[in-house]
Formats: sequence, C-alpha cells, structure tokens
Amino acid sequence: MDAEQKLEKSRKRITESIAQNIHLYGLPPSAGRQFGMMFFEDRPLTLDDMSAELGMSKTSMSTSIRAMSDAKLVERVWERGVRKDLYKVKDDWYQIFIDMFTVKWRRAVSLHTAAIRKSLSELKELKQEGSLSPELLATISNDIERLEYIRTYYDWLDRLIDAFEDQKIFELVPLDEEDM
Amino acid sequence: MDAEQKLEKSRKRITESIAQNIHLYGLPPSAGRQFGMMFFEDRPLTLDDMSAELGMSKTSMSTSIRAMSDAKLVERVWERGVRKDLYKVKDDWYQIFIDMFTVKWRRAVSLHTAAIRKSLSELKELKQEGSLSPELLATISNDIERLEYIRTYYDWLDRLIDAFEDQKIFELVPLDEEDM
DNA sequence: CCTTTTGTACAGAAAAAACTGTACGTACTA
DNA sequence: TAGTACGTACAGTTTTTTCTGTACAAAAGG
Repeated sequence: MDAEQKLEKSRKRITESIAQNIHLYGLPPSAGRQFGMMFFEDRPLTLDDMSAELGMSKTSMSTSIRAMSDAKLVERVWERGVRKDLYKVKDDWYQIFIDMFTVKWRRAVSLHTAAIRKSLSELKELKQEGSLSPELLATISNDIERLEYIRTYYDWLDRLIDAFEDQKIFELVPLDEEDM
Repeated sequence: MDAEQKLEKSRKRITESIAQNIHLYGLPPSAGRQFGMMFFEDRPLTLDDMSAELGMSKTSMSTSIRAMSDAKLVERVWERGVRKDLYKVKDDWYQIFIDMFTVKWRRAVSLHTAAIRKSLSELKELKQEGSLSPELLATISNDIERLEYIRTYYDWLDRLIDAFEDQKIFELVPLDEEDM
C-alpha cells in the first residue's frame, strides 16, 4: 500500500465514523459521508463536485446540503466569478455543536410548550364546570399537576438552550482543559 | 363533547407532541405514543396492557420498551405477586434528559475518539517515511492538524458530558428560575 | 416432573425514508 | 431577447426501518 492509499484509508476511517454518528444531528449516514469528504477538502465545493466525488446524484447532494445548512453544519460561500453555489463545512466545531443543539431543541421546546399551554387551559376550564364526578375531577387535577411539572421542565430546558446559545456553557466547561 | 372526551383530547395532544419529538431520543413516533400513554397512567403497565391500549402487537411493545429502557426513559418496576414485567415512565424528566444526553453522546465520542487516535498514529508514522512528495507531505500535515483539532473538540465534549453526568449543569442553569 | 405463562428471536409484510432522473423555474450571459 | 447554466420540485424506484404473527426458550406453579 502506497502513501496515498494510506492517506485515503485514514480519511475513510474518519468519514465513516462521522457517517455512523451523524444521526445525532438528525441526518442520514450519506450526509455524514458528504460532510466528511468536505471536511478534508481545502476548497469550497459545488454540488457537481460532491456528486462526482461521492458518485451520487446531484439531487441528493442538493437535499443533503440543505439539511446540513439548516442544521448549520455547512455554509454557503461566495467567490466572485463563480456561478455555482459553493459550500464548505463550518470550521468551528464547538459552534456546530451549539447550533445543532439549539436549533433542534428550541424547536422541540417550542412545539411542546404550545401543546402544554393549550391542554392546560382546556383542563383548567373543564375543572370549573360543575357536574363532574369526583373521580373525573381527581383525574383532571392529576393531569394538570403533571402538565405543570412538564412545563417547569421545559422552562429549564429553554434556559439550558439559552446558556448554550450565548456561550455561557464555556464558563462551566472551559475550552482549555488547563483552565479547570 | 363531554368531559371525558375533552380529557382524552387534552392527553392526545400531549402524546402526539411527544411522538413528534421523540426522534431527539433516537426513537420512532410509536414509542413516543407509548411513552405518552404511560405518562398519564397512574400505575405501572404490563406489555399486554400497552398492547391493548395502543392496539399494537405485543412484540412491538417489547421492542420499544427495550429501546426506551436503554435510553433510560422508562424503568422496570417490581410488584410482589405479579408475574408479568411492569414498566413505568421515569418521573424525573431532568434526569431523563441528562441520561439520554450522556448515553448517546458518550458512545459517539468514544467511537470517534478511537477512530481519530488510529488515523493520527498512522499519519504520524507515514510522515516519518522518506520518499514522499512535498505536496503529499503537506497534505498529511494538514490532515494531522485537522484531526488534532477534532480531538481537542472531543475532549471538550467529553468534559461537557461529565458536567451533565455529575449534575454540574445545574450550577449553570439552576432548577429554580428564581435562583438566577 | 409436566403444564402454563411470559418475553423475545426471527422471518415476512407493511410503511417510511432515501435516492434517482426528468422537468422546470430562475438568473445570468450574450 | 434568446440561450444557457444552475438548483430544486416532483414522481417513481430502491433501500431501510418498523410492525406483525409464529415459534420457542426460560421461568413459575402445580
């Protein structure tokens, strides 16, 4: 095995490792391979570049790139004179982690919170009605209590996301291990 | 619509909301419905209970419950005199979040770190060889640099996981909003 | 010991997701 | 203005995942 092959093997190992774990970012393995490939490239790539490099359709490249853009793993780059869209992986992996975390969880918290608000107000209204059996009343009160617990939890989660978003997390877990 | 139906609707909303977001825990929507249903039950349930309640096969219940146990969302409960396995959702949602986070990311960090170690040592050995073109040598050095950056990042991630695991995260983001 | 009950492994069916090729809208070029 | 290049919407195909029913091993009870 010559040196180039060894280099290729080394890259392939890392890329596959990324592919196996990219599901944590809500993406399929093929997007991981795309990301890994882009990571080792020095220059921004076009969709055609990626298509050629990975042997996959341009449509797939387009779809994955969009998903990775939404998750903030890659970004578009402009170069004068180049008509095609150019993409490169973001180089701050700490920020990649933070962005993924905040994007994914913020959406979940927001959806959940809306549902909880709605159910809580319905239940509280329901509770006011007369003509409810004591059992049902107890059940409703029970549900209200549970939902209020979850709401409190989501408040915490929201503050946790804030802490990531505004970099406070680095106060707790410093970048440099020596600082600890 | 009578009171019972309203209650059911309220629960259904929450359950569906969980089902839509349970992918963040690496589980399919049906597991989310199972979790949501269990959440509103006062007593621990058997696989047959769940099967009847959700109208799904017992095999599915068994599979999902195992996945949810692994992700630490539910736990087995023992009751004397009951032969069937009983399960209930964990009631500390903060801990659920922390467990999911640490379980999933610890595994990813561990796998990645192993791959990086291996590739780094290969590349460093390769670099020692004579008879490499200057271009190739530059590429190798470049890859080494990149991998060392990732390694540093994974070190940080590992310490972040530690911070969740040993509850330090609550120092940064307190449970009680008033404490801030 | 045998019988019954319970959970799960396994193979096949159903559903969902990923991938491809074509077609088309938009924007740049001449 | 017409022509070309580019990205993506969409429909159909392939692949993967989820779900079901059967069969069986392990444990409990008699």
